[in-house]
Amino acid sequence: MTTSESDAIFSALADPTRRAILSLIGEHEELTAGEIAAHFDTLGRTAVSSHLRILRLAGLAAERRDGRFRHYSVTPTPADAVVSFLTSVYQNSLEQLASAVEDASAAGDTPSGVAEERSA
Amino acid sequence: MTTSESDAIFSALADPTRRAILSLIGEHEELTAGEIAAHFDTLGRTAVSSHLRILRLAGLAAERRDGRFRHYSVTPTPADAVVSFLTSVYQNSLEQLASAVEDASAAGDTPSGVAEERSA
DNA sequence: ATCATGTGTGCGCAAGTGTTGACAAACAGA
DNA sequence: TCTGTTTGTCAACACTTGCGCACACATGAT
Repeated sequence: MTTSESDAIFSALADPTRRAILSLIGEHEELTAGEIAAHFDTLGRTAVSSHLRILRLAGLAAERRDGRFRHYSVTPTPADAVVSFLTSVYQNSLEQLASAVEDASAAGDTPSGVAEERSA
Repeated sequence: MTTSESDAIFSALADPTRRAILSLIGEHEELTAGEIAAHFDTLGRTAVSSHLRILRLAGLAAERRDGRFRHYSVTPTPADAVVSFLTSVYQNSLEQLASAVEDASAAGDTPSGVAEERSA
Protein backbone atom coordinates (compact mmCIF):
# COMPACT_ATOMS: atom_id res chain seq x y z
CA MET A 1 0.00 0.00 0.00
CA THR A 2 1.67 3.11 -1.21
CA THR A 3 1.32 6.69 -0.14
CA SER A 4 -0.09 7.56 -3.53
CA GLU A 5 -3.63 8.17 -2.41
CA SER A 6 -3.01 10.28 0.66
CA ASP A 7 -0.28 11.95 -1.32
CA ALA A 8 -2.73 13.02 -3.98
CA ILE A 9 -5.18 14.25 -1.37
CA PHE A 10 -2.70 16.27 0.64
CA SER A 11 -1.10 17.66 -2.46
CA ALA A 12 -4.47 18.71 -3.76
CA LEU A 13 -5.31 20.32 -0.45
CA ALA A 14 -1.98 22.12 -0.32
CA ASP A 15 -3.09 24.78 -2.76
CA PRO A 16 -5.26 27.54 -1.26
CA THR A 17 -7.08 28.00 -4.53
CA ARG A 18 -8.09 24.37 -4.58
CA ARG A 19 -9.25 24.57 -0.99
CA ALA A 20 -11.28 27.61 -1.92
CA ILE A 21 -12.77 25.77 -4.87
CA LEU A 22 -13.62 22.81 -2.68
CA SER A 23 -15.24 25.05 -0.12
CA LEU A 24 -17.15 26.85 -2.82
CA ILE A 25 -18.47 23.61 -4.24
CA GLY A 26 -19.27 22.44 -0.74
CA GLU A 27 -21.50 25.43 -0.15
CA HIS A 28 -23.59 24.57 -3.16
CA GLU A 29 -24.84 21.25 -4.30
CA GLU A 30 -23.30 21.37 -7.70
CA LEU A 31 -21.44 23.96 -9.70
CA THR A 32 -20.42 24.04 -13.32
CA ALA A 33 -16.83 24.76 -14.23
CA GLY A 34 -17.86 28.15 -15.57
CA GLU A 35 -19.66 29.10 -12.38
CA ILE A 36 -16.64 28.14 -10.37
CA ALA A 37 -14.32 30.12 -12.61
CA ALA A 38 -16.63 33.13 -12.35
CA HIS A 39 -16.01 33.27 -8.62
CA PHE A 40 -12.31 33.84 -9.14
CA ASP A 41 -11.70 36.95 -11.18
CA THR A 42 -7.99 36.67 -10.64
CA LEU A 43 -7.96 33.25 -12.21
CA GLY A 44 -8.39 32.06 -15.75
CA ARG A 45 -10.63 29.21 -16.78
CA THR A 46 -7.64 27.11 -17.66
CA ALA A 47 -6.29 27.38 -14.15
CA VAL A 48 -9.63 26.46 -12.65
CA SER A 49 -9.92 23.56 -15.01
CA SER A 50 -6.49 22.31 -13.99
CA HIS A 51 -7.38 22.56 -10.32
CA LEU A 52 -10.63 20.74 -10.88
CA ARG A 53 -8.76 18.00 -12.65
CA ILE A 54 -6.42 17.60 -9.70
CA LEU A 55 -9.29 17.59 -7.23
CA ARG A 56 -11.03 14.98 -9.35
CA LEU A 57 -7.97 12.77 -9.57
CA ALA A 58 -7.49 13.04 -5.83
CA GLY A 59 -11.03 11.81 -5.38
CA LEU A 60 -12.11 14.98 -3.64
CA ALA A 61 -14.47 16.20 -6.35
CA ALA A 62 -16.86 14.40 -8.62
CA GLU A 63 -17.81 15.37 -12.15
CA ARG A 64 -21.20 14.92 -13.76
CA ARG A 65 -21.37 15.58 -17.47
CA ASP A 66 -24.59 17.08 -18.70
CA GLY A 67 -24.54 18.12 -22.31
CA ARG A 68 -21.74 20.61 -22.70
CA PHE A 69 -21.76 21.41 -19.03
CA ARG A 70 -19.77 19.69 -16.37
CA HIS A 71 -21.19 19.85 -12.91
CA TYR A 72 -18.81 19.44 -10.03
CA SER A 73 -19.66 18.31 -6.55
CA VAL A 74 -17.79 17.39 -3.41
CA THR A 75 -17.20 13.70 -3.02
CA PRO A 76 -19.57 12.57 -0.26
CA THR A 77 -16.95 10.53 1.54
CA PRO A 78 -14.72 12.64 3.72
CA ALA A 79 -11.06 12.13 3.03
CA ASP A 80 -10.32 8.99 4.97
CA ALA A 81 -6.62 9.39 4.46
CA VAL A 82 -6.71 12.77 6.15
CA VAL A 83 -8.64 11.47 9.10
CA SER A 84 -6.46 8.45 9.59
CA PHE A 85 -3.35 10.52 9.38
CA LEU A 86 -4.66 12.93 11.96
CA THR A 87 -5.71 10.13 14.25
CA SER A 88 -2.33 8.48 13.99
CA VAL A 89 -0.40 11.61 14.79
CA TYR A 90 -2.74 13.10 17.31
CA GLN A 91 -3.87 9.93 19.01
CA ASN A 92 -3.05 11.58 22.31
CA SER A 93 -5.38 14.44 21.72
CA LEU A 94 -8.02 12.49 19.91
CA GLU A 95 -10.68 13.57 22.29
CA GLN A 96 -10.01 17.16 21.42
CA LEU A 97 -10.35 16.35 17.76
CA ALA A 98 -13.57 14.46 18.28
CA SER A 99 -15.04 17.23 20.37
CA ALA A 100 -13.99 19.80 17.83
CA VAL A 101 -15.77 17.86 15.14
CA GLU A 102 -18.87 17.42 17.22
CA ASP A 103 -18.70 21.05 18.13
CA ALA A 104 -18.66 22.10 14.52
CA SER A 105 -21.33 19.56 13.80
CA ALA A 106 -23.57 20.96 16.50
CA ALA A 107 -23.10 24.45 15.13
CA GLY A 108 -24.35 23.29 11.75
CA ASP A 109 -24.03 26.70 10.22
CA THR A 110 -23.48 27.58 6.60
CA PRO A 111 -19.83 28.42 6.25
CA SER A 112 -19.10 31.13 3.75
CA GLY A 113 -15.73 31.20 2.11
CA VAL A 114 -12.66 29.17 2.79
CA ALA A 115 -12.36 27.63 6.19
CA GLU A 116 -10.13 29.80 8.29
CA GLU A 117 -8.51 29.16 11.58
CA ARG A 118 -10.18 30.74 14.54
CA SER A 119 -8.33 32.34 17.41
CA ALA A 120 -5.86 29.43 17.44
CA MET B 1 -8.04 37.41 7.49
CA THR B 2 -5.42 35.73 5.44
CA THR B 3 -5.00 32.10 4.60
CA SER B 4 -1.50 32.20 5.98
CA GLU B 5 -1.96 29.84 8.86
CA SER B 6 -3.95 27.10 7.19
CA ASP B 7 -1.74 27.63 4.20
CA ALA B 8 1.34 26.85 6.21
CA ILE B 9 -0.28 23.80 7.73
CA PHE B 10 -1.56 22.33 4.49
CA SER B 11 1.69 23.10 2.71
CA ALA B 12 3.63 21.41 5.47
CA LEU B 13 1.35 18.40 5.29
CA ALA B 14 1.64 18.21 1.53
CA ASP B 15 5.06 16.62 1.65
CA PRO B 16 5.04 12.85 2.34
CA THR B 17 8.39 13.08 4.08
CA ARG B 18 7.03 15.66 6.48
CA ARG B 19 3.98 13.53 7.19
CA ALA B 20 6.29 10.61 7.87
CA ILE B 21 8.36 12.75 10.21
CA LEU B 22 5.26 13.92 12.02
CA SER B 23 4.02 10.36 12.37
CA LEU B 24 7.40 9.25 13.60
CA ILE B 25 7.50 11.95 16.24
CA GLY B 26 3.94 11.14 17.16
CA GLU B 27 4.88 7.56 17.94
CA HIS B 28 7.46 8.68 20.44
CA GLU B 29 7.24 11.38 23.02
CA GLU B 30 10.22 13.32 21.83
CA LEU B 31 12.92 12.77 19.24
CA THR B 32 16.10 14.65 18.55
CA ALA B 33 16.82 15.89 15.07
CA GLY B 34 19.54 13.30 14.73
CA GLU B 35 17.26 10.44 15.75
CA ILE B 36 14.70 11.57 13.25
CA ALA B 37 17.28 11.83 10.50
CA ALA B 38 18.56 8.35 11.36
CA HIS B 39 15.17 6.92 10.45
CA PHE B 40 15.49 8.13 6.89
CA ASP B 41 18.51 6.61 5.23
CA THR B 42 17.53 8.09 1.89
CA LEU B 43 17.57 11.54 3.38
CA GLY B 44 20.34 13.79 4.59
CA ARG B 45 20.28 15.59 7.88
CA THR B 46 19.97 18.91 6.15
CA ALA B 47 16.79 17.89 4.46
CA VAL B 48 15.33 16.65 7.74
CA SER B 49 16.34 19.87 9.40
CA SER B 50 14.57 21.87 6.71
CA HIS B 51 11.44 19.79 7.10
CA LEU B 52 11.51 20.22 10.85
CA ARG B 53 11.79 23.94 10.38
CA ILE B 54 8.73 23.98 8.17
CA LEU B 55 6.77 21.80 10.58
CA ARG B 56 7.79 24.10 13.40
CA LEU B 57 6.78 27.24 11.54
CA ALA B 58 3.46 25.64 10.69
CA GLY B 59 2.91 25.04 14.38
CA LEU B 60 2.75 21.30 13.92
CA ALA B 61 5.92 20.48 15.79
CA ALA B 62 7.52 21.96 18.88
CA GLU B 63 11.20 22.28 19.62
CA ARG B 64 12.82 21.96 23.02
CA ARG B 65 16.47 22.89 23.20
CA ASP B 66 18.51 20.88 25.63
CA GLY B 67 22.20 21.58 25.44
CA ARG B 68 23.30 20.95 21.92
CA PHE B 69 20.33 18.69 21.31
CA ARG B 70 16.99 19.74 19.96
CA HIS B 71 14.08 17.59 20.89
CA TYR B 72 11.05 17.66 18.70
CA SER B 73 7.54 16.76 19.66
CA VAL B 74 4.12 16.96 18.10
CA THR B 75 2.19 20.04 19.03
CA PRO B 76 -0.53 18.88 21.42
CA THR B 77 -3.26 20.84 19.72
CA PRO B 78 -4.57 19.09 16.64
CA ALA B 79 -4.53 21.24 13.58
CA ASP B 80 -7.67 23.26 14.04
CA ALA B 81 -7.41 24.67 10.57
CA VAL B 82 -7.55 21.20 9.10
CA VAL B 83 -10.55 20.22 11.13
CA SER B 84 -12.44 23.38 10.40
CA PHE B 85 -11.73 23.09 6.73
CA LEU B 86 -12.96 19.53 6.68
CA THR B 87 -16.07 20.42 8.61
CA SER B 88 -16.83 23.28 6.28
CA VAL B 89 -16.52 21.18 3.17
CA TYR B 90 -17.94 17.97 4.47
CA GLN B 91 -20.62 19.39 6.68
CA ASN B 92 -23.05 17.04 4.99
CA SER B 93 -21.14 13.97 6.02
CA LEU B 94 -20.00 15.25 9.36
CA GLU B 95 -21.46 12.30 11.16
CA GLN B 96 -19.27 9.99 9.15
CA LEU B 97 -16.23 12.02 10.07
CA ALA B 98 -17.13 12.08 13.73
CA SER B 99 -17.77 8.36 13.81
CA ALA B 100 -14.53 7.70 12.01
CA VAL B 101 -12.68 9.70 14.60
CA GLU B 102 -14.43 7.98 17.47
CA ASP B 103 -13.82 4.68 15.80
CA ALA B 104 -10.11 5.29 15.59
CA SER B 105 -10.19 6.64 19.11
CA ALA B 106 -11.80 3.47 20.39
CA ALA B 107 -9.16 1.38 18.66
CA GLY B 108 -6.48 3.30 20.50
CA ASP B 109 -3.67 1.27 19.05
CA THR B 110 -0.10 2.33 18.44
CA PRO B 111 0.14 3.13 14.76
CA SER B 112 3.47 2.39 13.19
CA GLY B 113 4.49 4.35 10.15
CA VAL B 114 2.69 6.89 8.14
CA ALA B 115 -1.05 6.79 8.18
CA GLU B 116 -2.32 5.04 5.12
CA GLU B 117 -5.72 4.89 3.62
CA ARG B 118 -7.63 1.73 4.25
CA SER B 119 -9.80 -0.02 1.72
CA ALA B 120 -11.15 3.37 0.68
C1' DA C 1 41.88 26.47 25.16
C1' DT C 2 41.09 22.92 21.96
C1' DC C 3 38.53 19.51 19.88
C1' DA C 4 34.44 16.81 18.85
C1' DT C 5 29.41 16.60 18.45
C1' DG C 6 24.68 18.12 17.31
C1' DT C 7 22.25 21.12 14.54
C1' DG C 8 20.71 25.12 11.60
C1' DT C 9 21.60 28.11 7.49
C1' DG C 10 23.08 29.98 2.89
C1' DC C 11 24.12 28.73 -1.73
C1' DG C 12 23.48 26.53 -6.10
C1' DC C 13 21.28 22.94 -8.78
C1' DA C 14 17.71 19.76 -10.19
C1' DA C 15 12.89 18.77 -10.20
C1' DG C 16 8.18 19.83 -9.69
C1' DT C 17 4.06 23.05 -10.03
C1' DG C 18 0.95 26.84 -11.49
C1' DT C 19 -0.42 30.00 -15.00
C1' DT C 20 -1.19 31.48 -19.55
C1' DG C 21 -2.39 31.29 -24.52
C1' DA C 22 -3.76 28.72 -28.40
C1' DC C 23 -6.10 24.77 -30.12
C1' DA C 24 -9.51 20.90 -30.14
C1' DA C 25 -13.73 18.36 -28.78
C1' DA C 26 -18.66 18.08 -27.52
C1' DC C 27 -22.94 20.01 -27.77
C1' DA C 28 -27.15 23.34 -28.54
C1' DG C 29 -29.60 26.43 -31.50
C1' DA C 30 -30.75 28.55 -35.96
C1' DT D 1 -24.77 22.48 -41.74
C1' DC D 2 -22.88 26.44 -39.60
C1' DT D 3 -22.08 29.11 -35.59
C1' DG D 4 -21.45 30.09 -30.83
C1' DT D 5 -20.79 28.28 -26.23
C1' DT D 6 -18.68 25.43 -22.71
C1' DT D 7 -14.95 22.98 -21.41
C1' DG D 8 -10.57 20.22 -21.51
C1' DT D 9 -5.84 19.58 -23.16
C1' DC D 10 -1.13 20.72 -24.92
C1' DA D 11 3.16 23.38 -25.06
C1' DA D 12 5.96 27.02 -22.95
C1' DC D 13 7.15 29.98 -19.51
C1' DA D 14 8.14 31.64 -14.77
C1' DC D 15 8.08 30.47 -10.04
C1' DT D 16 8.67 27.52 -6.15
C1' DT D 17 10.51 23.62 -3.61
C1' DG D 18 13.53 19.98 -2.06
C1' DC D 19 18.17 18.37 -1.84
C1' DG D 20 23.24 18.07 -0.69
C1' DC D 21 27.52 20.53 0.32
C1' DA D 22 30.14 23.52 2.96
C1' DC D 23 30.16 26.45 6.71
C1' DA D 24 28.83 28.64 11.13
C1' DC D 25 27.01 28.41 15.78
C1' DA D 26 26.33 26.40 20.27
C1' DT D 27 27.48 23.09 23.64
C1' DG D 28 30.01 19.52 26.07
C1' DA D 29 34.33 16.95 26.87
C1' DT D 30 39.32 16.61 27.35
